[in-house]
Parts: sequence; C-alpha cells; structure tokens
Amino acid sequence: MADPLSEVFAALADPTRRDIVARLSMADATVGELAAPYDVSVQAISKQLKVLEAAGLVTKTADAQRRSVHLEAEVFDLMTKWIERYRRDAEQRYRRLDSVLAEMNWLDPSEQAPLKRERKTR
Amino acid sequence: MADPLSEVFAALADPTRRDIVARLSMADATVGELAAPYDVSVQAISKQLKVLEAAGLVTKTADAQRRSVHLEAEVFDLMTKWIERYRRDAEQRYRRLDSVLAEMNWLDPSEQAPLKRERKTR
DNA sequence: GACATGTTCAACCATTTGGTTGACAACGAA
DNA sequence: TTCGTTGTCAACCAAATGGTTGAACATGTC
Repeated sequence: MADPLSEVFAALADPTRRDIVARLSMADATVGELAAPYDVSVQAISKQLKVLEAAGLVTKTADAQRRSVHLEAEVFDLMTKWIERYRRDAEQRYRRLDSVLAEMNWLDPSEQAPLKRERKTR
Repeated sequence: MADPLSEVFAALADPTRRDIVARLSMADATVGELAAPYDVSVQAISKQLKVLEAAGLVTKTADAQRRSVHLEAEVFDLMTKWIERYRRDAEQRYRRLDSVLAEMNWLDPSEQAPLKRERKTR
C-alpha cells in the first residue's frame, strides 16, 4: 500500500478496527481482551491489530507473553489535516460562488459577470 | 459495506480518489476531465467516481451527455467528528497519566516512576 | 439519417482482504 | 519438567477491489 495516508484511512474503513480504536481510547488492553467481545478467532483480531499497527495507529509493548496494545493518537493529525484542507477549499469555493451571484444581483444586473474559467488538471 | 463511515474512510483510502477529491475542491469537472491526467481507462475512473458517489462524497448532475461532478463537503464532518472524539479521549488519557506520574514524583521522589511511554517524534 | 463524443454497463482477471484452522514459540505456574 | 495461557505464523479460502476490453446508450453535429 505504501503511502501513509492511504494506510490510515484504510485501517479505519472497518467497523471492527474502529471499535478497537474506540476502546483503546479509553484504556490500553491486551490482544486477548480486545478479541473477547467479537465473535471471531483471536488470530483474526491479531491480524486486524497488525493493520492498525502498520498504519501507526497502535503500538504493542511486549511484557511477558502478553502484549499491551495502546493507541497512538498523533497519526489522526495526518487525516484531519488532509480533510480540513480540502473541506476548506470546497467551502470557500461555495462562498465565492455565493458572493459572485450576490454581486451580480446587487451591482448591475445588466452587466453579466464573466464566468470563472475551469481549472485544468494541475 | 453498508455503514456510511466505513464507506467514506474506504473511499479516501486510495490515492487516485483522494487526488480526484483534491481537484474537485478547486472546481467541478466532467468525468472525462477528471480521467485525463491518469494513465488508466476512463472506465476505471468512472468506477472510482461511483465509489466516491456511493460514499456521498461527490454528486453528478447530468447535463447533455456529459456529467458534471462536484464535491459534497459535508460528508467530511462524519469523519472529523469520529476522529476528534477518540483523539480527545486518548489525549485526555495521556494528560491524566502524566499528572499521575507527576504526582508520584512530587510526593515521593525516591520512588522511581515507571517509564513513560515514548511518544513518536514526528 | 449517419456519425462522433461522453459515459456507463458487463464480463473477465489478478491482487488484496478478512476470515478460517493447525502448529509453534514464549512464558508462568504446578 | 510438564502444562495451560497468550499470541503469532503459515496455508488456505471466499469475497471484494481495481484494472482491463468490448458493447451499448444518449446526445449534439454533419
């Protein structure tokens, strides 16, 4: 998969994994504890944890034969930064459009405001 | 896939789809315009757009035989709300832990505090 | 009507994903 | 040492994903 952002998004695109993250936000837990509520094998949850771990969302610290899993909250920043950036742009675009339309009505209805050129691809 | 949150996360877990969203945040575009920069068939992009559409991230308006695609920014809220909720909880937990450790040092410095978990640098 | 353009649909293929079971490694307790 | 617990690894399987090509559909243009 390679790129970090894709891995984080993909990791959270599964209800079980999101639930695990939700529970880890309250307290660290062992693999067994995490697996208990679900109706699947421990191995399945172990795999899910590997996905979360690869995405940098959780880390495991081996103590004895059990592993304590805990949430790494900073990775969330990666996502929120991406999201906020484009949401802001999109909303700005709507506001611009709104103000253009408002201006057209406001100033001189006879003068047609030039339409914005469409951007090419970048 | 069913649940909306999973669909939105999954939709953004692909670099091409994220790029499409990024470009749509600047201006609406037709399917053909969106497909142009990528080295895959138009059909492939049409499929990707269906994923984004199913997730509620974009909508298409048919005018003539072309479809204008545009970004639906509100769906982002679903994600940010989820993320913010658990990030907040997780960070609060760290602050609590920090204060507990600080208190331990404060009251009895001779007692060695357990190691703090290392924070990732970034 | 005939044609080119823009988009989708259908069938197919390779890879990834999320699950299974069975074996094994590491450790604490008996 | 032997045993039960905790977790991972490996091999396998079904379903989903992201791509392909070929055909069809809708709509403006000649």
